[in-house]
Amino acid sequence: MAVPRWREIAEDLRGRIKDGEFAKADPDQQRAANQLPTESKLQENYGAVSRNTVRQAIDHLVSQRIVYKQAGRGTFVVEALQPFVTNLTVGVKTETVGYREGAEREGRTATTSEPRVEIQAADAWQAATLGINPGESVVVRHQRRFIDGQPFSLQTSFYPMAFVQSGATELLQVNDIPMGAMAYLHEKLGVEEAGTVDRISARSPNSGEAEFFRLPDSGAVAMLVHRRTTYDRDGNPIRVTVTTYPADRNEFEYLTGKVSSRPS
Amino acid sequence: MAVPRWREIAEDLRGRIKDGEFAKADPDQQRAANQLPTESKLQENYGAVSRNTVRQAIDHLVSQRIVYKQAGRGTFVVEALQPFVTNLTVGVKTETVGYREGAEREGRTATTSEPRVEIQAADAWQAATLGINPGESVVVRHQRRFIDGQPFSLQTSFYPMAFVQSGATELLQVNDIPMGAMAYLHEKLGVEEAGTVDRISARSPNSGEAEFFRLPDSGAVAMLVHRRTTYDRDGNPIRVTVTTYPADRNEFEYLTGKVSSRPS
DNA sequence: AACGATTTGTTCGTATGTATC
DNA sequence: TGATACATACGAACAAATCGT
Repeated sequence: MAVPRWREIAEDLRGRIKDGEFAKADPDQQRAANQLPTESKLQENYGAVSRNTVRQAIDHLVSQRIVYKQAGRGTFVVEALQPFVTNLTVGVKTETVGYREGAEREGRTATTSEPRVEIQAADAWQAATLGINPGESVVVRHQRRFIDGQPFSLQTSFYPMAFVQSGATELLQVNDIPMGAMAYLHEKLGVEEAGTVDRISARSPNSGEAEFFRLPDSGAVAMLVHRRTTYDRDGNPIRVTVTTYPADRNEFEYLTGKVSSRPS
Repeated sequence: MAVPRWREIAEDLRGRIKDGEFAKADPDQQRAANQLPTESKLQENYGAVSRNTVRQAIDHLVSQRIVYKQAGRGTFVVEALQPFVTNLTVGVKTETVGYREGAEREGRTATTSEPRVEIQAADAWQAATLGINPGESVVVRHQRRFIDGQPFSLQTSFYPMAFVQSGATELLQVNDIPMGAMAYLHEKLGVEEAGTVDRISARSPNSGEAEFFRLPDSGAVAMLVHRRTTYDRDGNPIRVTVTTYPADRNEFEYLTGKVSSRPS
């Protein structure tokens, strides 16, 4: 038993899926378009194997986002989603405005929840990235973003509390800052954005993300994580923004030089 | 049975792991550092539940990269890897040189395999991104990259065959182009890089990637995918490069303005 | 090098619950 | 409401990997 039976079955099914065997409906077999045979049919199909073994094979394909299952309905091939491309190039527009315009350019409607504003004691990571001491106060602004009513991304921004104490009290307002937070800080305090550092990573969704984005809890869909730290002319951090996107329907884009965005 | 037993067990274990219960060795229980109790111990622990139920709970944690299992040894908590940060900012250095210097800055050694060079008929995607017709020839250069001997990334570059026909025959050489391919094309043909478009996405590893990076085939580790298209002054594509990295130990970085890379 | 103990992996069978149509 | 299909759960046996003796 060098290679387990469930793996043989999984590989065979993967091949049959790739060959498009389940792409179209099959009225003879009472199979809807895109649907795999039922577990009991597969049991016969693969020589009176146990149902548990078939299920293990299918679960393997589920974990790789090749198929998904729905209790009472059946097992279906995952259809690739048209990715929404977020342009992260630092440029004329603030990132929030850019996100809205990017959506509208494709004829979609972007909305955001009212921000949830909190004051937190900085943990080690917040302190290190904001250049303050752990335990100092941090303004946390959290927003949920939607496109065409569908959950799109979760964004959390961190500002040192010192800005509020210096008079930038709008940071605590529980609604959008229309001109953008950076423009507001510039106007109010003369704080000027001089550069940014972006970090991009991917990880499994946490439970809050899985719920908001309605992701399967199997961990099959990863989250893309975009962290942007904005610095002033003296190299001091002004803000840290962390935005998470489900990786099955999102891509990031950066432009350099004289180019325009292209399909890919 | 609103919430299944295996999920209760999985959640409980997740909490115990987070609380560090298994962080240190426990000689009384013959448990190595980082190791979870054995399946049979957990069976007793959770009230004479079936071993299969315990296994389902653990498999759930495996799919979320919280633990990993090794046959004959046990189940262990995943330790976060120190991420290697790849700076993708388009700047003075070519990307290949930047990768090498980034590694050396951290006292690590970067190596690459000899390139595998192929001529392929362009598929739909290659044709679209390179601005040629499907079926036309494409030069494909593929390299495996290592850091300290560990597999680090897989890179594949695509060039229109027209460059070779115009005299840039080095593109077909089965070894590195020391000055960098872009500099070579500039010197040989006067082709000049005027801009780039980067796309970043994440997906499950394919079988080749899983083997090369020695990833668990459970799909728990995602791949970060970086696609860079380089354009000349007329907006024509010169090259498309696709590089994949395992997401559990890699991050990307983009710098803008006057900043320097910082820990994060 | 061989063996036995331990631990996870594979596979079977069976019964019952829950979701969908 | 019944039929269908996936989900949960139990029990059991043997295989294969690992490790210490």
